[in-house]
Amino acid sequence: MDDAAPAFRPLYRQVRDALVRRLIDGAWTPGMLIPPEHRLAAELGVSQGTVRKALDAMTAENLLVRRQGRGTYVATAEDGRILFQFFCLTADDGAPVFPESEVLRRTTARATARERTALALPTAARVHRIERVRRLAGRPVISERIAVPEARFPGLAALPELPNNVYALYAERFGLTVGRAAERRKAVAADETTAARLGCTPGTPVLEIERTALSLDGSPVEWRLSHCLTDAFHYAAELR
Amino acid sequence: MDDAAPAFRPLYRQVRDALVRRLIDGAWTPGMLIPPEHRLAAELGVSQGTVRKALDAMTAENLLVRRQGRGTYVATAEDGRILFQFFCLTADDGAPVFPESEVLRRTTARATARERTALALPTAARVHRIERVRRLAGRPVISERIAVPEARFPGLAALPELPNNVYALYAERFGLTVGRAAERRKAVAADETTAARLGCTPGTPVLEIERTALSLDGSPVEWRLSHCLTDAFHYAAELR
DNA sequence: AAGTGGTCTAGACCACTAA
DNA sequence: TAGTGGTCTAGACCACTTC
Repeated sequence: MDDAAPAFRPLYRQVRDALVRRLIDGAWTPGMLIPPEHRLAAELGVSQGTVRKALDAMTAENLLVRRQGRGTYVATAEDGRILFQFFCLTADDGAPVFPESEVLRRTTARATARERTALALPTAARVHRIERVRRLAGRPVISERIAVPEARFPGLAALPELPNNVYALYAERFGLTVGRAAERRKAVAADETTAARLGCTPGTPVLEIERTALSLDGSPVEWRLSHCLTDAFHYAAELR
Repeated sequence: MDDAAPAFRPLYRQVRDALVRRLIDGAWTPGMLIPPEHRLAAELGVSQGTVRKALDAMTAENLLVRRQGRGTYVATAEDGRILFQFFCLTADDGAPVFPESEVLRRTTARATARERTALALPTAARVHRIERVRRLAGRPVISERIAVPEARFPGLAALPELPNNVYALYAERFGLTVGRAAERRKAVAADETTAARLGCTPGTPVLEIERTALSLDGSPVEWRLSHCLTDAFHYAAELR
């Protein structure tokens, strides 16, 4: 039984989908100023109020940034969007911390079964892998492995350097915006490799975060597994 | 410097605040059908569109539930509101799980320094404490200690039984609605007590969740510390 | 002064529920 | 059939930014 049939999509939703399509297709790029409401309304043949409702929805999804008197901009990976939407580790005393990254290994190989499942890849598909350590206040706190489909990131292996914020890289080099992500968190004992990278003893409890990041069209584009030391840091979140 | 000055509050925001006030004061109670938009608009002397915007905001905050053709209801702690807004532990295979609770101890005593800080209580204030184990699929998975100010929950100690969902109890018996909560999560080693309650060995990595729940007026009303076994379960969340 | 988004209004019509 | 929320429109005015 297929319950995916929308049956009826309100106009503002159709407008929203059409505008998201412009982001997916790359017609609108991060940081860009988009046309004013009244222009979009005329273009699409709907009222300004309907366009507004669509833009408000996209703003709520962190896809746009609106500034009174200036205009509406496509969100970039720096608009507070990524760095605190997708990075939630905080010092216990509340001091603001900036993560730095050190890439340890980069490889390209056939995807494992787990990677294929997470990324919805066919058998024999290949992935790029990045292993890195992230430091907070100079101290290694996160060890993570990132896997992305080779097919969606052609030439990633050839890049000489990787930036701290890979989601900004995905957007700028590959025109790919991460819209949302699903996380699974557990407490596990640090294995040998993790312990060595984090400078703790094997068996130390670490927070394991498995994240699948989804593109704007809903397809998985990145799978990462992180292990975090939480003796002096914690994962902060607000439930509402 | 006090930056709390609102300077200008739009009308729909004032309407929203006035209606939230009805929830705080208990004029509107969980499950109740509230007056239709046009009536509220006439009552408050604003347009129906402005009332709608206020009601939509409250719906987004999970305070109201709107049903086309029927009306707008005050959310209850069962409206999917609590059980999956505030309970995020899931089986790894994705099977739906229902938590059951077994209360182990209930005490009333002077608040510790940590409890006073979390609950913004004066020196010498007293708290009720509840210690319980929660089971998923029959297996003990969460050990937690809950602390609430005695002053806001008079007679809590005298209640013969405590329900599985304490937020529903807070609402029904004490007219207190939890609007949001802040969480801090860590990975720690299970201590003796936790290990005994969860049926694991001391030192096992467990997910520690420290939660402060806030009332609708923003004041802290509950502080809890939970320790979760995550060998067959995980804490699930969506980032967007 | 001109242009943008933000707020507020008034009213029409649609979709759903209940009696 | 009557009453509810849901959608859509058109237009007025306000607040902010830029020139």
